[in-house]
Amino acid sequence: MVPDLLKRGDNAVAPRSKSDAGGFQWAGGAAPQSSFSRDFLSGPVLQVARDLLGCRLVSTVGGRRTAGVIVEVEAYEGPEDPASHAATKTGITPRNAVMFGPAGRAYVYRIYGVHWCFNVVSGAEGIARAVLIRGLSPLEGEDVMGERRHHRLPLCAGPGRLGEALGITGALYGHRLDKPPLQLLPGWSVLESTVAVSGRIGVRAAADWPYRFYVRNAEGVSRR
DNA sequence: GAAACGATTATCT
DNA sequence: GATAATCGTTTCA
Repeated sequence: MVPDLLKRGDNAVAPRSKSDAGGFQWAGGAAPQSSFSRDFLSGPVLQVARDLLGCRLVSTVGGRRTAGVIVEVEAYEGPEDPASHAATKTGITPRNAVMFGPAGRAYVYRIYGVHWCFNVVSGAEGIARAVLIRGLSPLEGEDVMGERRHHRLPLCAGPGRLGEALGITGALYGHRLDKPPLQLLPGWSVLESTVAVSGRIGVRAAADWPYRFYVRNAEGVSRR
């Protein structure tokens, strides 16, 4: 349940800019909320993942503003999920520790020694759950994103690209997502009919679990 | 202390 | 479609 979001029209594609509503409207016609209620991110991770679709992610890393609408996510459970970084024999490790903490923090990790991937920690304290943010539809700062991406496209489709475009690094490990330089904010609600589900990408274990959610036909989705 | 490998991407054929 | 890049984390000896 996305808090206090308004219904949008039939258009499943996120707007190109704040001013271009294109079938979307802000809740109540007023300014968007400044933060989420705590309950939102503490629920079942599959529900949280699905409801993160349409939310905004705003980065002001390095004093440069970039933002986008979340259009692709993957849910990861704790020890019972063999694909999760929390599914280790040793339990809590320095890398996955933040996943066991309170919801609403950033779990950032390096993949293949090259890319930074960003997750929103979900679940109650002591229970490791997280949602990998895999795709954004850019809203603001496309010029900055392009610069960081060395003018390669797409800007934000795929977790590594997204991280690079928003300037996300390990420095944001454990960061609270209710304040700069990286904020998770309400956005648009996404109709159920426009949400697609699939197995998670790039995982070997539990590859068939239907834990990936994305907005059909939206810019910023890494794979159909 | 060593070794394997990964929630990926870009570039090549 | 195949593979290199590139390194921190985890696991095992």
